[in-house]
Amino acid sequence: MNTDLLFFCKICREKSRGEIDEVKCTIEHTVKRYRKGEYIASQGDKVSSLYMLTGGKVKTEIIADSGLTLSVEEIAAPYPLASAFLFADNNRFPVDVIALEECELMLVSKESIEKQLAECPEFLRGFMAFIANRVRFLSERLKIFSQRSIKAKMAYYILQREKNGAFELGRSIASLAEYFVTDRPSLSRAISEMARDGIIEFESGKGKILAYNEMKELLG
Amino acid sequence: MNTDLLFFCKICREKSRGEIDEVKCTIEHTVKRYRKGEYIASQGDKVSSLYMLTGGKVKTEIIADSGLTLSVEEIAAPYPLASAFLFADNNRFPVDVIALEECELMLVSKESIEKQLAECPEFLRGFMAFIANRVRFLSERLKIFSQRSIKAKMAYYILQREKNGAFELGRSIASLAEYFVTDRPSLSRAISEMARDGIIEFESGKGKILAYNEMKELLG
DNA sequence: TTACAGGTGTAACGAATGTTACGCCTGCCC
DNA sequence: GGGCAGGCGTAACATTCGTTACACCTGTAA
Repeated sequence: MNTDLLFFCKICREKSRGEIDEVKCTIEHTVKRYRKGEYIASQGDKVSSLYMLTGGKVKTEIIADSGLTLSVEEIAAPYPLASAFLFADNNRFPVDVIALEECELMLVSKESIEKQLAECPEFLRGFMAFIANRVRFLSERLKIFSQRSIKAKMAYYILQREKNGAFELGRSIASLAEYFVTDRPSLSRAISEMARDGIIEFESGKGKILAYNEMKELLG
Repeated sequence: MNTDLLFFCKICREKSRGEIDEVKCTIEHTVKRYRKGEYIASQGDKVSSLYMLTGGKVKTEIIADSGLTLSVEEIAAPYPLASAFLFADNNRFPVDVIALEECELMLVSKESIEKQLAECPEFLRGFMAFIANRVRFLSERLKIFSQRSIKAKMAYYILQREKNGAFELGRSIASLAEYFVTDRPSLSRAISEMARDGIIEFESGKGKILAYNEMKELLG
């Protein structure tokens, strides 16, 4: 039994290998290995097992019929691939999954996962927490995107973390620009203009809100 | 036992009330009613129960410390409120929830939900499917947004549904513009320009891809 | 027929953003 | 000190987008 695989189960993660043997968190699974460049899954493949990446790194790509690559994302172990899709109505991989290096995958059938969810409360909580946190992350991201202009995104971001009129970015301007899917100079300019217009005060990561009303007008 | 409440359990949804009484999908719950304008939950409240909206309509609002409303969304029964947050690490309401009319809520404790998930396989599948579908929807939305320009969004959207070089929008240009969070004339112009430049052919909802390479250059 | 609503194409202008290039600081290493 | 990399501000110009306004078409109801 590979303890690395028990990604979802806090009890299993926090106990020693010896202790785990006494816990009933045992999951039927098979292990597969892939070499660099191999396809682990292809877009459209049915997801009938949980694909737990337990070693190595993979990239995901969306390929249209025409063969154009649309987008790429890297995922490192340990991480479950397409864990949400296992239970979705359209349970197919939305992307191609390709090994970037020697990889180890743990495959667990949907039935085994359901069994484990029913039998091990900690596994259930771990699994639910993982998906729930993903929903939370995606929702938050989407709310930012639904603000059209950079200043609106910025205003939204600030208002979410203000405390008595003061706020901290909590990250560099460069990374915030990336978070907004814009460019650093554009964000920098937006902040400068908000400061010039007396809406905020800002210096080295910290700031204050000076004009709530104008802040409000920036939002969608 | 209110059958409307068994949103997540297909067995319960598909059987008659008489049959359901024989099924073991019984969930401990309490019912609450709210009048128009009442707060059902406030931002920051701990989510320790599932809030199943079983009657009426609510709106959700994000309010910053300063009191500015950030965004609004309407939800109609039957629908679970913040179902993902129940299991998230930061299990707090991200928004205020306000009754838009006479509302009925079914509250089920996290413990009861966990018990039900463990005991009733159909409930487990239904609950997981709901959250999984939400992840899928949000992911898809986010991929569109991560394409910067309107043409890039359009190219992405087309490539996702092309078949042998042909595609159908599947919806009106106006609604697609809304989906992209842009304006109708802007999208209309983008499509016109793509056609003018010989990248696609398009008329009344259907089209063909003429230049794959230029299509590729539009993507992020 | 007329009137009207809904969906669409298009033009024109101003506003917002992308892009590139440059300079300033700070901290770190040699 | 000198050199260098990273994070940042800023300017200037090109591109894209938002906005408004208008015209056209279709189907439908009066």
